Parts: sequence; structure tokens; C-alpha cells
Amino acid sequence: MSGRGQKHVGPRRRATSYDVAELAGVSQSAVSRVFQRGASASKAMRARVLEAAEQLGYRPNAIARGLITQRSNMVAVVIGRQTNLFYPEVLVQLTEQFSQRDIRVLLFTLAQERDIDLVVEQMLQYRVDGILMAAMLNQSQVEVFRSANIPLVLFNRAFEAALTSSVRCDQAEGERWLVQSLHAAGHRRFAIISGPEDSSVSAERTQGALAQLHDLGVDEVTVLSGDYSYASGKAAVHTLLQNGARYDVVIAANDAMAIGCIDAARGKFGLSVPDELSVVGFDGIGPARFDAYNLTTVRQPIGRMTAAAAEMLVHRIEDPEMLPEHRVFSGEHVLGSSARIQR
Amino acid sequence: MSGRGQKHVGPRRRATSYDVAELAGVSQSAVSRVFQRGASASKAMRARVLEAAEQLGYRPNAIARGLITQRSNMVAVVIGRQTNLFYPEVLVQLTEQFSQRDIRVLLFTLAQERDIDLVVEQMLQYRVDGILMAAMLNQSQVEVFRSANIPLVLFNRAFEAALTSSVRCDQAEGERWLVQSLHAAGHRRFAIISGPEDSSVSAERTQGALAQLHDLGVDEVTVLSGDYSYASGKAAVHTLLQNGARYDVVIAANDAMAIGCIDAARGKFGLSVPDELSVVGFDGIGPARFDAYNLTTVRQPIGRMTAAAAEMLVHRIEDPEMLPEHRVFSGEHVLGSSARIQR
DNA sequence: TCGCGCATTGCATGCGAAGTCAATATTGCC
DNA sequence: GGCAATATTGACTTCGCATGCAATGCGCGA
Repeated sequence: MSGRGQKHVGPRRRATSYDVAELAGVSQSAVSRVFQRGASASKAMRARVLEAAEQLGYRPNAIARGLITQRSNMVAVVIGRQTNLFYPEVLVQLTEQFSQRDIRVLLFTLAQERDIDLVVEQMLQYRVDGILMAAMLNQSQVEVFRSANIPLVLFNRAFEAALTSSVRCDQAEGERWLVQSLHAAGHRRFAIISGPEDSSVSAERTQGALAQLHDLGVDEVTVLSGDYSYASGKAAVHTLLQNGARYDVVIAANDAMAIGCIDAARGKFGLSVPDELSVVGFDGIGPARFDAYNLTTVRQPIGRMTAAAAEMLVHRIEDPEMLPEHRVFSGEHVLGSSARIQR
Repeated sequence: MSGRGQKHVGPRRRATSYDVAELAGVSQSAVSRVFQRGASASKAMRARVLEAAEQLGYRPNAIARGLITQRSNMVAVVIGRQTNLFYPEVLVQLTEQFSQRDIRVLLFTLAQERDIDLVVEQMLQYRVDGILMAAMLNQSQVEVFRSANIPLVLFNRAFEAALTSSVRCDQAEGERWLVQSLHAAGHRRFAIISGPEDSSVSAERTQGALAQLHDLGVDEVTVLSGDYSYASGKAAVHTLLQNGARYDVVIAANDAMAIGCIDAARGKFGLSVPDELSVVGFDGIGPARFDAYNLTTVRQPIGRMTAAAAEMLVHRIEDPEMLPEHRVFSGEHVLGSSARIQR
């Protein structure tokens, strides 16, 4: 009894269509046809093949199929490494969307900005049928995909909007609503906590808020930047309030920072939110609904956005000549109770 | 000028090793060798090939390579659709772990329990080199993988522990610590909110807590069950306290529910946490650290667990004869301040 | 200068399924 | 019952790359 490891009972090699064909006494082509949708095969043949397949535990080899059909039936989904609680949910929903369409998801995460080139390389090597990009991308990379004829759909990236399909939430509109409502409720001293410098989403949000403030005649605004994390939200409030300065409202570029702001305002500075300080966020993540915060925010319609993104990508895969398309969704206005706001 | 869509400038077909070989004036084998690690090729050859490849935008076709080498260099990662904020983080970290080892991740999510069979089918068809399972799995499915010789590593599943490698957090030990500490601090009236019936993790946690309580002579314990969600935590507290019953502590099977408990206790019942009611959770998710909660909990060492899981799976892929291995990690004891606890 | 051994290189084959085309079986119709 | 039309079926090729094997080239020592 000195053998190491599990004794192999079954065949070491996985069954192929030839094995099935032999056992069923038919040709390999026949087996192949039985495992396709539009193929012609008689009832008798189908039955014999299926029985042989069952007996051998045969499954069509998707790799081999991909080689001959030039379709991997895989799409790449790329997300940045987010301090943000928003993306995991997007990822799960996207996966389900593709799954429903019988498409597999090859997942790539970007730990660091420079990883993007490696990831691009991998996506090309694996012959993904399409790419759903929820991370930074630059011109030359877009060009690589275009010249390789790989459909690309951007998620919440405005970048190179003219050439590439995209799905996004109207960040600016959301911020404009927030600012408008806050202003109407009497807020005048605004502070903004933006996200990371390299986040286009953050830039849009901040620009949207500033633009609306400008339109309302408010041009003196303090802008700090965070990194989308809870901790950076707290830190920003410390910076804002430490020297006795006071604000009516803090507009955080996302919910996680907004929550940090609330905790810092309440904890360290003993301020009541929203009575003494209003705080608003963006995204509509789960924790924003916790009673302790009940955040006033703009919720991105993830369900509709992911469905649209998957649908667009599939369409572009099926018809590569299709012109780029852009779908913009308005965020849902969540009144919450972390801000004194005009209904 | 009636053309629809983008005019195709580049070649419609992706370059193959033959194209490169022709341009470089060498054989296809040579091209193949240049794009491998252990292959022999002269400096001159390598240079010519690389230049031709560059010129044609050639990338080795990983699909074709997989067919011949019998290695897809892909692993499947399966996660359940979790109300739980814990898994997204696991997913991202696993992906990075595999990515570092030059392995791609094919992601599968289980929206519903019955999807598992579909997913199993897909994993087999795509010839993944290994499977990392962070979702429910039953005996017959394990058997399918075993007979197909596909390495399988379970993440936080004790199921069929003897036959399959696994990485998990010691749920029972964590609960025992919590109970022990709470008891030592004088708590006597315990309520437990378990997770979904079909969650083995929840079962282990609840059993662990009950066992320790029993050891301490506490046998009268109220046990309710939730679904891991914030809302179900709140609901459970309503049920517990509505008829005037009082408890010293609520032990929730995860952090999300614990946070729900805290909000319900403070909000609806005006109880001070931890002064009038202690609440503890499990997992150590991000929101548990929010100041409003600062949850007393047991944090799963995700970084070490994911690293161990990836490593184990890779080892098993490289040596299929390897015996099953089990790694159990102790959770980190987070004192927090949502419970009056013995340091 | 010749011979031997090793490093390169090319040729041919195979991985597993899909699809083309031609041969065969089946059916319907008069 | 006979023939055309249609449905099945099988032989063979193809997808793109890796690899065993044989052929070639090279360097170096005697």
C-alpha cells in the first residue's frame, strides 16, 4: 500500500468525439452534429450518440471548438482594483448577464495602472470575442483592439467616446441635481471631496458639481481630493474643519468617502448630520442605506447599466460593422437623510 | 460614401505563426519556439522572428496552444451570489493571485442553487486546469471533477473534506472566542442569528457558538435565522425584542447582519450598543470598521487564505497525484466596541 | 585539416471539433 | 411502383500551435 495519491480508476484521457463515435459505431462528424443546435441528425443517431457520450462522460471540448469556429465564446471583463464598493456588484451582475447569454467571463483585475498592458496582451492571446472595460484605458490600447477587430464596450468611461461604444451613468447630471437641491435648501458654503486624480468618473462628477455651482453664482468652493476610500473621506473632513472653518455641505465623489465624512463630522467634530452639516455621496452602494447613514446620494442603476453593456457587447460581437453606440443613464435621486435637501 | 461602419484597414484575419514565419523567412516551428520559454533559438533567429511578429501584430493563440498542450492555463473560480460583502474581496484577491502565476480566471457566479450543474458543465467544456470553489457543491459534483481529474480546492467549505483540498477559516474557533469573551464579561442571555439554512459556514459558526455556550453551562439560547443580509439582521432584532424580551448579546453569523442588528437595536428600540446590548459579527468586512459600528468581530485573513488557496490549486495542477491537503486559518480577533468584552 | 558533438532548424504530425462535399438513405408524390 | 426531392451520414480538411525527429550547421580539439 505504498502508492501515492489517488488511484486512477477512470480513463486518464478525457473522451473525445472520436471515442464517442467509435463506441456508438458512427462517424465523428455525426457526434459533432449531435452536440450542435442547427445540425441534422436522425432520432436514432442522436439517441445512440447521446448514450455513448453519457457512458464515456464526454463533453465537447470548447477549446477545440473555439479554434475551428474562431469564436471563444468568452469575453474579458476588466475592472480596476477599487477601494470602491461599487464595482464588485457590477462585476457580479455583468457575469450573470453574460452567463445568461451563454458567454463565459474571463476576469481581469488591474492592481496597478501599468498592469493594463499585460492584461491587453492576455486578452488578445485568449481570443476573447469582446471586451468590457471598467477601468482606465488609453488611446493606443483602444487602437490595438480596433485593429484586432475586437469589440469593446466601455463602462463608465467617457474616454474616446466617439470611437468606442460605452455605457455610463450621467455623473454630471447627478451632481447637478445634488447641488441644485442643496442650494435650494439654503446651503451656500460648499466643499467637494473628489476622487483620485486619474479617475475620469471623479473628474466628471467634480466638474458637474462645480459647473452647477457656478451657474448658481457660487464660485468659492473648497475642493480636496481623496482616493475613494472611507478613510480618505474621514481625513478630508479633518483637513476641512480642523482650523475652525465651517461648511454647509460636503459633496463627496462617492459613497464610501461620504460615509467617512459623516463619521468624522459626528465623531471628531461633534457635528450633527444633517442639521449642522449636510453630506452627500454618489453611487448608491449598499452601506449607504445603513440607518446610521441613510445617505443622500445618486444611485447608479447598475442593473440596467450592466444589462445594456452586455447587450451592446453581444450585438457588436454579432455584427462587427455596427457603429459605436452610447447609452447614458440618469442616476436615481436618493433623498436619504444625510442632507437637508429640497424635495 | 455609403459604407456602413468602420472601414477595415488592417488585415481582417489575425496573424498566425505561419504568417510570421513567412515574413521572417523561417519555419513555423521556429516562430513557435521563439514564443516559448525553454526553447532553443539563436539570437539572430529570435530577432528576425520578433521583428516580423511585431510588424504583423502577432500574438500566439492561447486557444490553439491549449489544444495541443492540454493546458488551458485557466482556472475556474466559482462564487455564490452573496448578499455577503465578503466574497467580492475574495474574488478580487484570488484573481490577483492567479494573475501573478500567469493563470487566467474564468469567473462563474451562482445566481441560484440549481445553476451549479450548468456551471459544472461549462467548466468541463472549457477544460479549466483547476477549480476554486467558494460555493455549495454536492457529492456527485465532486465526483465528476475527480473522475475528470480536475484539481479542486474548496474555499471555506468543509464538505467532503477528506477527499478534496480545502482552505478555510476556523469558524468554530472564532465563535468560541467570541462566546468565551462575552461570557467572561458577564453576558448570560444570548441570542444567535444564523445565516441561510444551506450555508455550511453559517452552520459551523452557529454550532461553534452553541458548543461553547454549552461548555460554559448556558443552554438556553434563542436562535433565529437570517439570510446574511443587513435587512435580515434588522428583522431578526425586531423579532427578538418586540415582545419585551431582553438579551445581553446578539451573535450574528456575519457582519452585515450584525450591522443590521445594531441599527435596529439603536433605532427602533433605543438601546445603546454596547452598553445595553452587545452585538458581534463575523468576517471583518470593510463596513464593520465604520466608526458608527466598529464591530466586535472575527476577521477572516483573506489575504493569507486566498494566497494559500491559489498556491494549493497550482500545486495540485502541477502534480495531480498530490494528496488532498487542508489549511485552516484562525480568524483575527477584532475587539471593536460593539460588545462589552473581556480583553 | 578532419571528425565529433552539440546547438539550431525544418518537416511532419497531432490536439479535438466543425464544416464542406459527395454518397447514401428516406420520404413524398403522382 | 418509380422517380425526384430531401434528409442523413461519412470521409476529409481545417483551425493555429507544439513537439519528436531528422537534417543541417557550427565550434573546437587533435
